[in-house]
Amino acid sequence: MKNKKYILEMFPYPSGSIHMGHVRNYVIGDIFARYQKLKGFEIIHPMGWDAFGLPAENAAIEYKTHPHDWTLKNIELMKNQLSTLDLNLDWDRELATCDKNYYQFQQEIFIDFFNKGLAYKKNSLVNWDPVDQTVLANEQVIDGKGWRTGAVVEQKELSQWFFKISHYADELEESLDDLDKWPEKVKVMQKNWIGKSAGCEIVFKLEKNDDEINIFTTRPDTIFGATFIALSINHEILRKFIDKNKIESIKAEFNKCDDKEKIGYELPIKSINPVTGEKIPVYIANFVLDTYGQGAIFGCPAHDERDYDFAVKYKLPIKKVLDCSDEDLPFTDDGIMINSKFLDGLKKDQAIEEIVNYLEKEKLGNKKVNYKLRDWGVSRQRYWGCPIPVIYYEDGSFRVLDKEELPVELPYDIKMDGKGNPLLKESDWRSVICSKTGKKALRETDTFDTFVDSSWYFIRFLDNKNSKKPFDREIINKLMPVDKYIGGIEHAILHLLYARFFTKALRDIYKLEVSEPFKELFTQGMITHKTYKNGNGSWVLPIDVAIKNNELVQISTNEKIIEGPSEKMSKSKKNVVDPEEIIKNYGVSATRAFMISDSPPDRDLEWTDAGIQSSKNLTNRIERFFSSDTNTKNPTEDDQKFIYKCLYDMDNNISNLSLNKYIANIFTLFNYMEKNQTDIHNGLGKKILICLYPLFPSFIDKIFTQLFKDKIEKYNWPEVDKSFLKEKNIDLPIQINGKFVTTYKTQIDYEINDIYDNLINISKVKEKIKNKKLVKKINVQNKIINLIFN
RNA sequence: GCGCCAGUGGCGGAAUGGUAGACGCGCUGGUCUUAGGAACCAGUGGGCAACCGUGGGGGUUCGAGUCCCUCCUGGCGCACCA
Repeated sequence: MKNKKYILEMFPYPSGSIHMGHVRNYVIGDIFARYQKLKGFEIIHPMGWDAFGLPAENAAIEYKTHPHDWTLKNIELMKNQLSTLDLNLDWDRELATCDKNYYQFQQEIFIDFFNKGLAYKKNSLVNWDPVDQTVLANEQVIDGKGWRTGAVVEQKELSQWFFKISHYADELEESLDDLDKWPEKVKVMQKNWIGKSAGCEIVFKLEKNDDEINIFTTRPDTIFGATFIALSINHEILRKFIDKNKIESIKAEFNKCDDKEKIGYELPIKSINPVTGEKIPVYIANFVLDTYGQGAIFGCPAHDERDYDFAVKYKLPIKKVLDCSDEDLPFTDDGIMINSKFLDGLKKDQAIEEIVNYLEKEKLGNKKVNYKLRDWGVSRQRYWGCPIPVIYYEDGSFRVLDKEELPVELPYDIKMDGKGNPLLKESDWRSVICSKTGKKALRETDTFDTFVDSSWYFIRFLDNKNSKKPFDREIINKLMPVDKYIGGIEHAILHLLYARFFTKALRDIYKLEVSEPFKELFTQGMITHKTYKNGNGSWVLPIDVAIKNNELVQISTNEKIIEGPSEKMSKSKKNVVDPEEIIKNYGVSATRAFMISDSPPDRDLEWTDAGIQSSKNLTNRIERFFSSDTNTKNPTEDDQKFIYKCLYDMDNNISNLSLNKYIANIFTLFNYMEKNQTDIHNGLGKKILICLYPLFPSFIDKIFTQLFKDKIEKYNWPEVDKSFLKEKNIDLPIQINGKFVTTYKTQIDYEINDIYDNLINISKVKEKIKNKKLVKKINVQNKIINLIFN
């Protein structure tokens, strides 16, 4: 569709009530969508529910309800709340990820992924959140802690389902460059996360043994300076040289020591430097990451800080291969190679090229690109999620179900006792007879990470009623991508990376023409609020705080309140205001207006009483103006110019999402019209109302209907004739020697030589140029004149 | 440590390299009234002035908040990534 605009805000988790962050997100999107509609576009603006997830299970246990009932009730509640925000949403596209009509197709996609090798099962060390009792993806572990619970994540060896996001690592990183309408910041974060680095893999042989260790490096040029090898504690080859208990005790020692301290354990084996033939020691070292490269490094202490620290501590030889003085060690810059045979005299880049050629020729190594990004673990040991359509036979083998066997429905009758995954105990649901083999089998009890649900919802929106397949490719090709995606920066990596991966995978499986889901990304700022604490140090709700005798006091207890800094609104710090209350007290128009006042939408907005009050005053003024009978002056040409200029600015400001400036334009407009008592019972009045409509839809609609006995929806955004805005007379700024002195009234398109004599006779100018000679006249036509005197 | 972004009145913030501070909040004085979450009018960067002012210091330019270099401060992200 040529004229379509797919505008989308990140869909909410149905927690039961919307918060101010939602309000800001959806109001920004709504203003933009309504504006685009007035501009003549066909708008796709859907809304749905990210409805699977842990809070439903926790609530079910706490309140003795069922996750399904709890979630559906919340959806209803939140839908009602959203309806009070005057949002123009395509409710006929609504979907909830917990709905069988959604997740059965997710199961279908999984089957496709599996058949394409994009989904696989693997036994590996995974992140285990002991509080939520589930596995977490790498992206969900922040500083070693679970992203939701804050609990220290443990490493557990489990057999888990993975999506092969690494298959797209290269494309995910490269096509970031095409996303020119994404915030640079988000792209940088994704780039860092993917962590592409070009280098090579070198094979180190072990002495008296046929074993080999593969080592990835970006600095093969320093190979002649390699004086040891270090392995991660989880490296497989260790088991050959020391027993399991020893490994465990070393691991425990590693865990105990300070993060930055480097410690190692020397193995009873030597390795051979493949280019020098020297025997070098092999260590287990705590600073070697098992999740990067092959979990093994060669140490070149002279030219790497970490290796240097380690070598000093364990008195290992430090061999220079780049020319530098001893004081500069470790020397990590570019330089001239020494002690490196055929590399001597070369600079770093040349040396790398040479050595890689050599290694490849001698079959000692290969060029290799390495990524930090690892495959996405999607198994979750939780009930309230999309079941993974797999069965296990008694012999331990498994079969991914056929599409015809779908959906695997989540059973409703379960016991939520808070101990383990309830699906494990549902033997009726779990035990099946395989329809293909007739063998007894058990269902997979893990469910998908809920980020899987949100990785394709924007596609399903476009064909949400399709009961045969996930989507119709023709429709998707016509309507994707999302033209504008609006949401919080907190999803910079997780959701946005997964959604990009899914889009590419679906493209390859279903022959879609779209490679990137979100053409333009807008990350809105958070809403902050002052924090309050009482004498006990407990947080106090803003609504419970008042000013008495110039002091803040808690209303309920009359205690003194200590005001803290403004921080992101959060339930835990109680610095929240309830949208429902605000709308009740100030009305939806003022609430919408405040969401875009005071700060640009991509920056944080501080919630203040004065701020929302100011927005309320604005809506009062607008209402008063349109209902007053004293505004009767026919707009002059100057009036019209001024007003059209405001409308013109609004146009630009909304299209750039500079919505704080859009509000400023509205103030400027009404300041002017009130002063001039401009009559607006005419075409101009209609245009003004249309330009206010995206912000105040129902309020302006009412005024429009009353004033013009007409329907505002029939109209388009007014096009302003730019040539009409051009002023005939201007106040031209005059500078002497680059400094502003005065302005000079003149017609546009003046000839500088015609007005020059007048200029130098202005008294302020005359003063400045006394006893000086003209050097140069600089005229920027209709902008400024700068006269240089000496 | 590395990377990115930002620093402008009392505050939030405006300024395609061309009159810094639009607009709003707050504040000061005044008007009016069936005292309100009002409304209206005037003023509001500093300084009596000449002038001085966009974190500090350099530079480019006729002209710099804007571009370049450097330093300082704050925020965010990454952080033993071989």
